[in-house]
Amino acid sequence: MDYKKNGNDIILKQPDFDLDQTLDCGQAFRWKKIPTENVTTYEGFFLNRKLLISQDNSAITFHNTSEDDFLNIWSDYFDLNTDYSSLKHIFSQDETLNKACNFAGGIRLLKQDFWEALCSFIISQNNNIPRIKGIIDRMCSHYDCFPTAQMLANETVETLEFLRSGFRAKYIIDAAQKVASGLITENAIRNMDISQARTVLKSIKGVGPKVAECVLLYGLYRTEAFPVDVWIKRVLEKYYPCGFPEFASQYAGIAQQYLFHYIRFADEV
DNA sequence: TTCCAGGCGTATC
DNA sequence: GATACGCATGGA
Repeated sequence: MDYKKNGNDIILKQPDFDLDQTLDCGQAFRWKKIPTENVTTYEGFFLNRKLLISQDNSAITFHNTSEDDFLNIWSDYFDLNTDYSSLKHIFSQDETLNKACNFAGGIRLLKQDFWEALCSFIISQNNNIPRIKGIIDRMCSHYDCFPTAQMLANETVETLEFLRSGFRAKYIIDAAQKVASGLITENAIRNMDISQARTVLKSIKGVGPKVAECVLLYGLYRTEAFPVDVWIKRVLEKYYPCGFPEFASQYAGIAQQYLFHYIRFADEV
C-alpha cells in the first residue's frame, strides 16, 4: 500500500478509489459530505470511530488517524488490499459491466459491521436512500451512536416512533432481539455456507432475499452475494435476459455495485 | 393527487 | 411455487 504519515494524517495513493462513488452509492448510509473547496470531504463512522476523509486529484487523506488505526481498521473497511483493477479487468469481458466500470470505476466495497448492515438494510426495504439516511440519522443521534442490538432489544414499536420508520420498526426490534439473545450470532453465520447463512438471516422478520443478500455482501463480505433490488432487476431484464455471466459469479456482489450505480446515474442507460 | 423507493409478510390458489 | 395486495413515510 502506497501511504505515508503527514503529521496526524495518513496520505494514501490508491487507484480505483473515488470517495463520492464509494461513500454515496447506497451501500452505507452514515457518510456525510462536508462542503469544502477543491477537495471532496466526508465524515462518517465505523465501529463508533469517527473519520474525516478527503480526496483531491492526487491522494486521499485520512485526517487525525494513527498508523495503527489506518492499518488495522480503515484499510480493511475500505478493502484496500483487494486489487480492483484486476477485478474490473475480469468484468470487462462483458460489455455492460465494462461500461459500468468505466462509468464509475472508483467504487469499492465497504466491509461494514454486521449488525449495522443488518439493521440498515432492514430499514432500506421499500424505501429511498435519502429517507433511509434520515431514519438512521435519527437513530444514531437518539442513542448517540449506532445502537447495539442490546439497546434496541428492549424498545417497542411505540418507543421507536421517533424514528418514523413506519412498518419497519417491528422488524428492527425482532432483529435486535434475535441478535441480543444470542439466537443469531455473527460468528455462527460467518462459519456457514452461503445458503445456510441465507436461511438463518431470513428467519428474522423483515429479512427476505434482498436484505439477506445485502447483509451477506456488506456486513459479511461475501462477494458472491448478489442483491437484486428494483434497479438491478431492470439491469437484469434489459442486459442479462439469459442470466448473469458465470465468470463474474465469485465477485457478483462487487459487479452489482458498479451496475447499480450505472443504471441509476448514467444518462445513456 | 398519484406514484415510487436498495421488499417483505400474508393470504390464496 | 406463484401471484396479489397491503404496508408507513415523504419526496417528486
